[in-house]
Amino acid sequence: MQNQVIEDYLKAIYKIQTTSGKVATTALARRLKISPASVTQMVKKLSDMNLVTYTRYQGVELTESGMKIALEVLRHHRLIELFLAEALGVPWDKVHEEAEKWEHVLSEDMEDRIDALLGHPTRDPHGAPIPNRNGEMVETSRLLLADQKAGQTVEIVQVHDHDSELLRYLGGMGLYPNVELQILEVAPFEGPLTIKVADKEYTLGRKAAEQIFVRLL
Amino acid sequence: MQNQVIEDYLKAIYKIQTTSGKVATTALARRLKISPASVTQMVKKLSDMNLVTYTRYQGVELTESGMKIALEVLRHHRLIELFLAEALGVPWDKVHEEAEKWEHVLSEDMEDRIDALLGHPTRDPHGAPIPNRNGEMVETSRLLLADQKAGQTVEIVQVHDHDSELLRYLGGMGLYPNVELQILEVAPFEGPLTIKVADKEYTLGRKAAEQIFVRLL
DNA sequence: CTCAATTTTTAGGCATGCCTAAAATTCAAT
DNA sequence: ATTGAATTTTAGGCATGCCTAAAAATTGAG
Repeated sequence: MQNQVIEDYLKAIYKIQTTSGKVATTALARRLKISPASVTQMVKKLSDMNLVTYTRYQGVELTESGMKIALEVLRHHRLIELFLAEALGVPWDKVHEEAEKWEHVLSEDMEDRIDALLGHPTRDPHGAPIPNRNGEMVETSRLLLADQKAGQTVEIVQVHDHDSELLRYLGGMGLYPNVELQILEVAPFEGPLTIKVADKEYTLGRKAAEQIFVRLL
Repeated sequence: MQNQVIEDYLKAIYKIQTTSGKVATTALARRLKISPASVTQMVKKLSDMNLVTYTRYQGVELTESGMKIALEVLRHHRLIELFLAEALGVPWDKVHEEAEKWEHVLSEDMEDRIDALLGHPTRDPHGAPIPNRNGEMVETSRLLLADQKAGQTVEIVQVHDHDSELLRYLGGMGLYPNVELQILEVAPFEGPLTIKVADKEYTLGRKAAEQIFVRLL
C-alpha cells in the first residue's frame, strides 16, 4: 500500500469530515472517483492501520494519527500552491492541480525550506489557511458572499480552489483574497449580485458568489 | 504499469548504456536494486511498448522513443537539482535524492517555468549537462582528475553525483564545477594527489580523484 | 571442445488497489 | 411495521510489479 493512495484517502476523508461531518462510503467514492466497493475495502485497511475508525455501514472518521497525516498533506498542498504561485509565477487556477502531485513527494526538509522562503505563510493563493507543523491553523470566515446584503462592503477571504474555470473568471475581475468589494445590488429570487471592485462594476452569478467567502468591513 | 517505474528503468538503462554500452539484465538489476528475474519480466514489457529492443540472453538497448523519454527524465532531474540548489538553497549533496522523487511529477509547464527562471541553464550543480527540450546536450570533458600529471592546472567540469558523503567532502575544500585547481604532486602506485585550491593545499585520495572530471587550462 | 560457473529466463506466488455483480443492510415513506 | 429504494459490503477477478527456486542458455578455462 503506497503512501500516495493512503494520503489521498485521508485528505478526502478530512475534507468531507470538516464540511459535512459523517463520511459515507459513497461520498468518499464520489470524491476519489473510485467505486464504492473499492472504497469499503480500502477503508478497512486504513482502519487496520488505525488511521480511521470504521463501523460497517456507518462510515468512517479520522483517528488522531489519521488526522495528523491529513493535516500534514494539507500543509504540503497549500505550501506548494503558494510556492508555485510566488516562486514560479504559476497562475492561481493551475496551482491546485500541480500541488496534487507535488504534495506526495515533499520531504520535511524541503517543506521547511519552502516555508522559510515564503516567510512562514498562513494562507495559500486561494486564501485557505495553511496548517503549521503542529497541524494548527486559523480558520477562515464562513460568510458566503452569496448570503450578504446590498450595501455591504466586504473583503474576500477565501475562494474555493477546485474549479479552474471559476478561478480564471474571478481573476479576470481582480477578485482575489484580501481584495475589497462593495455589494451594490442583490437581485431577488437567487439572482446575480452587482458588485464594485477597484472602481469597476460587475455582475456576478449566484453560483460564483457561493464559492466566495468574505468578511464584513 | 506506472510512469515512475518505467521512467526509472529507462533512466537506468540510459546510464548503463552510455557508460558501458551493452545493458545486461544483471547490471540493470543491480542498479535498480531489483531481482534479475523481475528485471527480465519488466524488460519484456518495455520491449512490448517499443521502448527498448530486447533479445533473450542478450540484454537491452533503448529505442528512439525510449531514449526520448530517458532524456526527458534526465532533463527533469537535472533541472530540478539546479532549481533546488538555486531557489531553495539545498546543499549539493542533497539535491540528487530529492530530484529522484520530484522528477516524476514535473509537468511540461512547470519544466518550462523552471527552465526560464534559471535562464535556460546547461549544467546542473554537479556540472552534468542538462538536455534541452529536444534531448540535445553538450557532453562534458571525460578527463579524470586522477589521470592528470603533477604541474597541471585544471578546471573542474563535473563531479559524480551519487555519493552524498563525497560531495560534502569536496564541498568542504571548495571543489565545485568551474573551480580552478593546481596539481602539485601525484603520489606513485595509485597514491593520493596533492592539490591547491584557492591558495590552500589539500591531499586528495585516489578514489575521490576518480570521481572528478576536469579540463586542462 | 567440453563442462562447470555464471548469467538469464521461466514458473509459480504474493501484495496492492482497482473493478463488477450480487447480497446484505439501512433508510424512508406509508 | 412493512417494503421498496438506496447504500454498503461481500465475493470473485484482474493488472502491476515485485519475489524465490529451478531450469535453460551462455561463457570461458583448460
